[in-house]
Parts: sequence; C-alpha cells; structure tokens
Amino acid sequence: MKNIKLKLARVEKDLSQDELSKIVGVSRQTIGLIESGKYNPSLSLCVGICKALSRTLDDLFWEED
Amino acid sequence: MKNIKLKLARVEKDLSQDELSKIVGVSRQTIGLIESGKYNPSLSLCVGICKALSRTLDDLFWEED
DNA sequence: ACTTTTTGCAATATATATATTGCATTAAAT
DNA sequence: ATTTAATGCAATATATATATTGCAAAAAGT
Repeated sequence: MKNIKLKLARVEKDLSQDELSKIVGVSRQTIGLIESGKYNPSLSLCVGICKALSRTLDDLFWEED
Repeated sequence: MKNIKLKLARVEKDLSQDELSKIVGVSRQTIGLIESGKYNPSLSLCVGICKALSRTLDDLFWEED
C-alpha cells in the first residue's frame, strides 16, 4: 500500500523526492519506492525521514487496523 | 543503543525472546539483537513486534533527542 | 546443588534493502 | 508549444538484515 502520509508531509514541506533524499542521505529511488509502497525501509531510515519532515514514526509509518 | 522499552514491553507481557520471536515469525536471535541494539530492523518487523506487544511504533522505537 | 529456561555469541548462508546509472514519462513553468 | 523539473521504471551491483545451527553462560525453578 502506498504511503500517502509520507508524500503529504513531504509536499507540505515543499520538498521534491530528490531534495528529501539528499537531506536524509539516501537515493532518490529509495524515497520513491517507499512512497509507492514497494519496499520495506529500515527503522533508521524511517527515523531519518521523520526527523527531516518534523514528524514521528506514528505520524508517517503507523496504520491503525 | 539498547532498546530498553522493547524489553520492558516484552517482559510486561510475560514473554521470552523465543516466544515473542515465534509470535512475530522471526528468529530468536533477531529479537535478541534488536533488544541489544545491534541492528536495524525493517519497518514491517517493527510493526509486527508492536502488534504482538499491543504498542505503537512511537512507544517502542521512537527516541526524542 | 541440580535442572531447565533464557539469553548471548559465532560462523556461515540467503534474502532483500539500497545504490547507481540511464532513459521515459509526466507535470510545471515560461 | 517548449523547456525544465519531478517522478517512474529497469537492470545490475553491493551492503546488510535475517535464518540457521550449535554451544556457552547466566538466570530461574525445584
């Protein structure tokens, strides 16, 4: 499933995938694949993304079922 | 850094590392290494652990800095 | 003290996250 | 309509999460 919350948080900060990837220190493709739900990032990467976007893990990566 | 919050949540549920690993569907070593902070689990594994322990990502894997 | 359970630590093997490059397509800007 | 920026997609390469087995040490139970 796509990660809409992540994409929204990124766009709210007016960042492209490429810009976010450079802040986090990861490749642009990795950000794109996470947003499109095509893989399973590591915890440290999730935390890096959260800090770059001023959010927490629950904000961006937790789904109630 | 060791993940004390995870260990506490597990012990509160009266589960051994081995029991938790079976619930989550992962090896005992993996649980042990995550608790001792020796590696960087995937998001899906973190979510699996959270659900097994009735916690959220922020509860077990988020650290304020 | 003894037995059993729980945890830690290595070594090797495998699966998969992530990097890299390049190109195609779409969206945005002028 | 044209240029530029943003995203998507594939192929290959590499790093690392995770599995597996076995053994040692520590903790808990009796």
